[in-house]
Amino acid sequence: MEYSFRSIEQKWQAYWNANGSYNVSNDASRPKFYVLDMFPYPSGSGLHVGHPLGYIASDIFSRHKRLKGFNVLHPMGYDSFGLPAEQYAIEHGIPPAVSTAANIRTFRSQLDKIGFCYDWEREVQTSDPSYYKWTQWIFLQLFHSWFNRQTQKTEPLAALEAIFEKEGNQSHECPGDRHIRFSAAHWQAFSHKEKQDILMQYRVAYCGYGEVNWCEALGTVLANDEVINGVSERGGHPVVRKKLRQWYLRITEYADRLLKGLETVDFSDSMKEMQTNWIGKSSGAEIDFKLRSVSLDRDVFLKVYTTRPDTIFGVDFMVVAPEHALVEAMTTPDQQKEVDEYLAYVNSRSERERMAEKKITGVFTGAYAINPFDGREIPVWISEYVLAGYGTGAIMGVPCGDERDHRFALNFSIPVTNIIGGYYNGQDANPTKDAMLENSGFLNGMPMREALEVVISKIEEMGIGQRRVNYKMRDAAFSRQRYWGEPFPIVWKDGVAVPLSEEELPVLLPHMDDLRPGPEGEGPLANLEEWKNVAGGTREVNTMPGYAGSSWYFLRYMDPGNEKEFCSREASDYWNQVDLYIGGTEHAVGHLLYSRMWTKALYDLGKIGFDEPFRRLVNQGKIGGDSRLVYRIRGTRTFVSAGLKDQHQTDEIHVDVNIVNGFELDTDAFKKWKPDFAEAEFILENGKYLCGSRLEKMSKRYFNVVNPDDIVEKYGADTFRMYEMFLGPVEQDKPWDTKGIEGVHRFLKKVWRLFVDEEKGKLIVQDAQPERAEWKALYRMIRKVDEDTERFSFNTAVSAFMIGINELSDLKCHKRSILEKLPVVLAAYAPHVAEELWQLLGMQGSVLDARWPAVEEQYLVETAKAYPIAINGKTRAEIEIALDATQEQVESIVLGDAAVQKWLEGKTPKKVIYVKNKMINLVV
RNA sequence: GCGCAUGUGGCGUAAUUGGUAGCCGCGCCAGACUUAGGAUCUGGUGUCGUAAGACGUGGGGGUUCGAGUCCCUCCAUGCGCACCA
Repeated sequence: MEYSFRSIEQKWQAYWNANGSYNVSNDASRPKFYVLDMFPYPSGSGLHVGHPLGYIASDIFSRHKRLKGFNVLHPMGYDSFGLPAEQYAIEHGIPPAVSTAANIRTFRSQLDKIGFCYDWEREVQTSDPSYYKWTQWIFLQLFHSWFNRQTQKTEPLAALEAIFEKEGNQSHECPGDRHIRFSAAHWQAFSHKEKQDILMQYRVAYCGYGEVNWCEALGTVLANDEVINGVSERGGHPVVRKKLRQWYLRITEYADRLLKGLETVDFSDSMKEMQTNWIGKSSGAEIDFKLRSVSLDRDVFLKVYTTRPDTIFGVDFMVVAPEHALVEAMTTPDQQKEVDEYLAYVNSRSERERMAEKKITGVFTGAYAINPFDGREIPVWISEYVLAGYGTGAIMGVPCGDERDHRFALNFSIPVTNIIGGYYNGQDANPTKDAMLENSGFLNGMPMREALEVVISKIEEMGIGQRRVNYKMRDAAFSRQRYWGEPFPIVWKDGVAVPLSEEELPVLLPHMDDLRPGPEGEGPLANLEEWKNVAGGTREVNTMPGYAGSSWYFLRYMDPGNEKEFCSREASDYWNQVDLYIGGTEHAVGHLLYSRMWTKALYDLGKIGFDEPFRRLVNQGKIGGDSRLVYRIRGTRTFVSAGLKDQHQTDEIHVDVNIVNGFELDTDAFKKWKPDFAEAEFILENGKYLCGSRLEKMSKRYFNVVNPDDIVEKYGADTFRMYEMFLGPVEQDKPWDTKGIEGVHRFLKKVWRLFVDEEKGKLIVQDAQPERAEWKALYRMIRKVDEDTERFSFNTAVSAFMIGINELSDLKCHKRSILEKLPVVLAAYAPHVAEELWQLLGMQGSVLDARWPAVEEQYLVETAKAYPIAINGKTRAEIEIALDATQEQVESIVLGDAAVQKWLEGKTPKKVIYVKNKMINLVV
């Protein structure tokens, strides 16, 4: 009766399934714990061994909490809308709904083999109408809301309309366009359409024209976080700026809330840092400079944004973005030709080129700005390094204090004014805030930090500017010109977006066979006239982006079958925040920010009772692939072993890791691998063909993908689970190496042999009373596993298991009172074998319903310790001394010791340092 | 360039607070049992040295009775941001 993991695992997976062992109820009488994995996008390639790392960690944690008496919610689902399924449909003619369903089946079967404790009755799929009905519903809540800056809260739009009736918008600046100002009388006089257009500028979910990231190859708009270095995150296609009518989420209004909320959650520093950077809050001032140009016949002011108003006397030039509104008006006739040429040059360059080569370019407009404090005339330049979309699209150039400004001044021979004295060396700009100002008029001799405030007050007093906070974050583009996403619950009537009522939801995504884009940059739905045209208007033909469904899925798990609400308040009050969220860092600024914003909006509107969704976030590391390489001598079909490759000119070829044992290539398998290699010949070293290796992403194209199914088949799910944990800290990136798995597998066999005599094929459980050493080994293990699991140190917990089982094996312990605690302790890590052992011991029911064993402290108390005795910090001896010994007792014992005396060579120690339970150090 | 991590045996790693560096596992070496071993078990395994011992946590410096752990500095790797005024 050996450890036959295959039949054991099948048996218990069937049992759990049949008994609904993992179904959890909203049982408010028990303390809850909510453990969530970032749900996967069901891609066509299925899972590789890297994907389950976080799932295993969360599964262990869930099971652990369950054993500790918590009612644990641990659900799983699929983020099943998205671009790849649509691309796949276009390329292979398989409808997204069909390929997605097939992919989900693959995922499910892979997940099931690993023995996760998901409550599948709560599964959600974002592409399911019963789910996206509520995504559309939340969209409507956001559409019907505005963000009140005074209360810093999302509020119903109806309240804003009432305010407009009474007092216009004087106390609520328009977030869409701050130049929109109107009185109550104006408001009352506006037409329906005019009112709707203004309200649109306030809505949290709004439609507007804006520069968007347009990806021609994908035929759609992308959010900022979906664009990496000027190309699309998916597919790496070029992305250009384009002005289009788009839906947006007014996430910028939530910037401060999102920043503050970070203080209340337990995310890693780097995660918080990434979000903080993305939000990019900076505070400074906007300052108006009067312009002087022969082209201007009236007073025109150039508004710049600066974080350093204290350096205003150091301004030697102004720079505006090429797209700046004043460029045309202020350019003087004699500079016109040069400016036109420069603008043409800028237009010819893609976003990518602009970012890739950081050349210093620019052109003088011929206009001057007047420094309001000393009347200096400052030349106004145009340069592409100033971005139209940030601040005011215009900056004041202070070369002595800003590196880019300094390079610009040098490049165009603009004289540099030094306002920071010795802090500026004439070579490099110095962005210090510590200097005392010089050459700075009324600020002379003032520390910069102080001047900052003084200047802001002064310009506000003079009415030429004001304090201003800016964010790098832009409003999030919320529409996609795609098919495979949630349709908007919006019908356009006479240019007004009319929301559907809740009764009309869901707006079903119609079936389409041909997913070609529609006319004028519209999505495929635009081609479906019979769907698009409704009484009195046309449906919105864009669909929502991938992050729509994932922004609230954690709420749906709490109340998945609810047909009347997205989630009942009762359910969300009980389950509350996600206590532990495990997922990758790639969602740092996308999904996490959006779901945090949605949570805040729903909270403000009273739909849920908490305003941060995730109490604690743990980022699992990525498991990389360990690729294997072979070397073909150029122009031949001869392959040379890695150690000899330098003697030839070779080309490196990735080889399937599954036909390599360690580094040794299975040459026969290699010949059969691809027809190209059937005639391969080999130059061996020591009779073997050795491959090279490289750590890189686990990916099909490197042939280094390891499928968890294969590992589970060979070693079992319990081994696989423990091995993934044993690999190292969960948060760390690491390469996959199948070899080490043997050790964990041996460990489980060793556990098995504590219970079962494999030769005789029977249980060897004895009823005798355990010795103290046996209890001690057991309880030490239990305590360590408990502590380590609680602090997500799963690798050391596995190690603690090994130590404990090694000790019990060495003690030949087969005693029932010890053994009956083992399955419980093991249940979170190796749930299948734990169930089997539990049953072998004759226990009733499932080990899942057992309770974590209490540690009996009496077996862990020590009375003495073998102290290391160091002399001048070097360990020289070891003496067993009672733990309650006093300093005097210790000194006399130690000084009386022969070995110590030998090392002291007759000298008397100046000092005896005795740290209880740690060590003893003699200073000579 | 800026920010955040991380550097420990041949390899993955351990050392919750400054207190015996190298736990656990892989690999390797030797042995046992075997017709056989890619099974199992036992012992060994940081480096140098026959030994006593010395050295040893990326390099250099410092604080301390004592540093992998704290401080300074440099180097390397990974990740994030990157004309954000």
